[in-house]
Amino acid sequence: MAPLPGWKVGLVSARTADSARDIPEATVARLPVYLRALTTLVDNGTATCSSEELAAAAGVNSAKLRKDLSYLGSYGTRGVGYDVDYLRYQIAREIGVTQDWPVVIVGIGNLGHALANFSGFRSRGFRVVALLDADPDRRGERVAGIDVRDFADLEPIVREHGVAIGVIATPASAAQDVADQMVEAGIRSILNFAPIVISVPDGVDVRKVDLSIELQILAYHEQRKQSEATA
Amino acid sequence: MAPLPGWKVGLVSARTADSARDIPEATVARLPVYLRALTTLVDNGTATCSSEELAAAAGVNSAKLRKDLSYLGSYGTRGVGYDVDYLRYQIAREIGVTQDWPVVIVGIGNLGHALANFSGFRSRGFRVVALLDADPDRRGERVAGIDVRDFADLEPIVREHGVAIGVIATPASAAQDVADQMVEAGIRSILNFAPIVISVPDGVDVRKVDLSIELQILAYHEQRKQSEATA
DNA sequence: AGGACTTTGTGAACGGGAGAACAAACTGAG
DNA sequence: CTCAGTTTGTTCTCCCGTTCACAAAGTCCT
Repeated sequence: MAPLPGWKVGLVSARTADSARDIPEATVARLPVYLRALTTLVDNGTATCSSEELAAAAGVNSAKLRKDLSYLGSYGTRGVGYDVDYLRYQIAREIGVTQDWPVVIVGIGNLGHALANFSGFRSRGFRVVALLDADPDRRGERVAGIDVRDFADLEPIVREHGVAIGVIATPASAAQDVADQMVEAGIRSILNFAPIVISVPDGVDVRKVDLSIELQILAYHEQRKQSEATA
Repeated sequence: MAPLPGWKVGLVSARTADSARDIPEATVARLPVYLRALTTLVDNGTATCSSEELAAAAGVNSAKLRKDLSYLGSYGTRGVGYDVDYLRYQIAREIGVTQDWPVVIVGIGNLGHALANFSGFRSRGFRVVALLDADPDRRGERVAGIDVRDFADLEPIVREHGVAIGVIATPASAAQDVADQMVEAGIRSILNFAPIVISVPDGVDVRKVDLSIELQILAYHEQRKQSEATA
């Protein structure tokens, strides 16, 4: 993930971080998708690709892809396409996954287990530095090679490792309290898997993943399909 | 979840299913959130609530909430607010969670385990009728009280239970094949947890949940916050 | 009954994102 | 060097979703 020799370093330094302002939120949400598609292409040994190919791999329109990439800068070559490895690095840098992000996971139930073992985090620069649970029975348990520790240890852990991102995988009843303490400890970005809306002060980002909501959206469309079929 | 006596059944029958056409996608995605907020209010013994209260519980603007609900019909009372139990039923019916949705989960790794044990599915009308895995070593294993069966059994299971929704929790390498076979077996709605874009024929809905993408979006904003702080 | 007050439902203005379409820029052959 | 072919970057238009603001419609108190 380090810049390779031969890359257009001049261009990189010409585009300093401050010129990367105001990338639309919709684009930011798609950049990780492009990143994954590019990684797949690299693994296949592909050196160059057109916006059409990359768009197909990412499941989007090629015009949209080009517009998204244009917010980052001009990293393609007209008449040729994009250098896969170079573009991948640029997107990774823009998102911030070239650096190491220490993460804590709170709530080591079924979901917490799955998250702790999820290899997709590690491979994208996210390092789980601690697993916390309020239940004393879980202490000492070892999950994914990490000891489960007391939730009360949150603050020193955050301070020691410089943790900026916290993951909530607790039941809904505990989520708000966990979020409050995370904020208190200095965490400013939270990924919430608990099925409840948590409120946080300004300046703290929360993203929510709700498994049952996705299924319900599918159910709605399925119901429509079925009622249309019978009509 | 059954209609209670005393509810405005007249209105319900006046608004037949076909009048519920073209609800905006953004609204559909929020209805499950409202449903959950209303369920919480019911559990607290709240009988009536204003759009302001419900919007706060759901984490949205009250004007947006009212407009969303207006797509379903006029279920509120001006000057008073909404009957919590009544509105909850109307939303549940609109989404389709008043009926029973049989679901199969394919891929019983860490995430499959967590999904199989996730109580939020069951409580919203989703019933896991089968767990499937291609790995013979997993056969006979019992997860959440359900035997893990051979992936080759997919088609008869779908036919027998009338399964319309499938969940993919396999590694990325297997996901496209699993999706193909699901479509072949008659499934028309797929929830995909594998980190890859799968392609399906027209008429099949796919929703994607990618845990690492959410973290990457947080990382982007966190990076911005940190670079602003040092500037 | 009447008037003050509350809250819904919706029309209208506004902003942002999606997609089409094209000019600019590069390659490569002759 | 020139010209045909290719692909990017960007402009323009359209559409969807959000938000404001207010009329309509109900409640409650006197």
